[in-house]
Amino acid sequence: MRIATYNANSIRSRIEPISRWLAMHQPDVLALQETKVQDSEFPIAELAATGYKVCMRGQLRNNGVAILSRREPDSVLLRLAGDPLDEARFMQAVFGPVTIINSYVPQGYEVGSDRFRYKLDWFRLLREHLERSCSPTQPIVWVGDFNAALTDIDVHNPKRLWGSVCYCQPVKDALLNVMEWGFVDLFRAFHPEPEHYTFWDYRIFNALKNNIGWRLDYIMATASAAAACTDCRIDPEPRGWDKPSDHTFIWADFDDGKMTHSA
DNA sequence: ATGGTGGCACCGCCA
Repeated sequence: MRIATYNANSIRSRIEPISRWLAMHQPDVLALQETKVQDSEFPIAELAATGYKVCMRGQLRNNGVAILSRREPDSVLLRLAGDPLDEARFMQAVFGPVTIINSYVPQGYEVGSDRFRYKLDWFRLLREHLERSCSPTQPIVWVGDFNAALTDIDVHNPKRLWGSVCYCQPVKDALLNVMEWGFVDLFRAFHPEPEHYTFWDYRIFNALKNNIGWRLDYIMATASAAAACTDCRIDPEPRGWDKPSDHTFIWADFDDGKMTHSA
């Protein structure tokens, strides 16, 4: 099974690249973040030609998550318990033995701000949700835009960027705390070398061309899912697109036979 | 070099 993730930054403006990517890479599941559309305006008809099933939770203007999947999920959860703002940033879907968590972690605005505290709280609430409702022995794949870089090789200029809202000690600790519950960073497990990024800021001149990027999007897996993973990749595709995109696709392949619950 | 991009909404906010 192939599981992919992509921060769309408005799904309505990326129908074409998403459709093309689905046709080319044939994932079983594509998790999307920043769909930026209310459910009533979601472009179901425009995606119909892809043949993928859609489930989503959006809101006006910002945020919004969705899952496009080859077949309907067995069950879906759309809210992160305890989220004080109840923003559309979380989705959990079950496909047979595999549970997929799709998250759009708050960006945090500025270190020390209310929104920064919300970001740290969000990671903590996710950990609490996992402790309450999941087991690290299950095959769980946690994907999305985490708005967090983990180490120096996840950012283009670690000295200058350390201390910023997506790369600082509290955020690193908050993400590590969720990982310590039982997740492996699949991309890093397969690709230990530096200079692989998933996000290039629009506001930086020629960021994509010069690879001035960050690795903020992840596919994480519990031990049983990680053991079934055969590869995890970042797609360099947006370099070739007519229309710019600030994030790119990440995907992982799993051996279905090994994706079973291990006690 | 004190700017710059992009998307959605509204007459600014967020990334």
